[in-house]
Amino acid sequence: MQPPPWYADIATPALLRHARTTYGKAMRKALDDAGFDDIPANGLDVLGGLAHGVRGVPIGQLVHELSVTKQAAGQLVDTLVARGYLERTPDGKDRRQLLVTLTERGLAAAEVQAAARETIDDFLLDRLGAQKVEAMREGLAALIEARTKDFVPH
Amino acid sequence: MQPPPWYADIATPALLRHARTTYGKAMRKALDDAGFDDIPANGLDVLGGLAHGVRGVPIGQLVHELSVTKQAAGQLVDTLVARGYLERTPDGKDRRQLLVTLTERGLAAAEVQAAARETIDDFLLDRLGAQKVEAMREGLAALIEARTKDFVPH
DNA sequence: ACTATTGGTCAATAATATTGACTATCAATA
DNA sequence: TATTGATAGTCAATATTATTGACCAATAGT
Repeated sequence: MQPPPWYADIATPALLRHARTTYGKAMRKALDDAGFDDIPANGLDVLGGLAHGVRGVPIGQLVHELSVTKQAAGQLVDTLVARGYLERTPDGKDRRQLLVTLTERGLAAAEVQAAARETIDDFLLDRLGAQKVEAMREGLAALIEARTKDFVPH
Repeated sequence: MQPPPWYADIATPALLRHARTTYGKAMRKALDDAGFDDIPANGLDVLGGLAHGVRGVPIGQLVHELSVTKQAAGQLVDTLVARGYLERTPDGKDRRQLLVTLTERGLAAAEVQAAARETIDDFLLDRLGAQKVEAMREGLAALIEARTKDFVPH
């Protein structure tokens, strides 16, 4: 009979928080070391979402990704624009909509951040194997899908 | 050949954030519905950590759990005390240390919160099975352990 | 054309976190 | 035991981040 693992009686939300902190700290340190030391807290999630070949996202999408009001998202974008990471460019299709895109500097930061993320990803892969990593991601995805259920408000 | 799942190119930190939000929204709604509608954001993590028979934790532990300064943790505790959820009680062993414990009201809230958490846990278990849930939690634990590595600052 | 909806801003305020300076207790040792 | 250093926490001031409320422009659906 196995002894219970150390995390046996830590609730899943707490595990999620700490796991996310691991990525957060690693990415933050990499960015700081590379001179990108003026990125606000939620900025990492914005850059992360823009990282790979995404050409631009509307503010409204950030609102969903960050689960904040659109004013807060707008303010965050303001800061990131002021610090040279992002640009607002109008979308041709719908002239209400402003797309947020990476500047040169923003792209450089996003790449540093992505590299740090991959360091952790690789550690995990090495530690657990592809099978379990995939199971973890599947579990996380299932939790996200739970939000469409009626016991979780949108 | 399987089509890639919808979350295939969402980075793990983003998955973690959204998964945590699922728990957060569900617990928040349950608390609101039960009349506990004045709990600050990080308060859920405090109550969650105190939930099951834990008799009291020092502020310093909250600092680690929340990854904030001790001042921020102290301020959060102030608010929770003012609103009747927590008490500060001196620890006999070490008179510098103040233990944070649940009041009656705090315990009631913690129970509502735990029930909401379990609803999500059950959903996940039903959806994925015990095996995969355990794999997910193991993955999260491995990520947390990664913080002892030198590529993640403490 | 009219109305409702969507995407976003501006301004003011509230909530939350940080930096800096400080007190009290404890632990180790000379 | 006096002294030094580390630990646990507070107080005060400020900075940062998020929310509420009021608004405008463009689009979508009659």
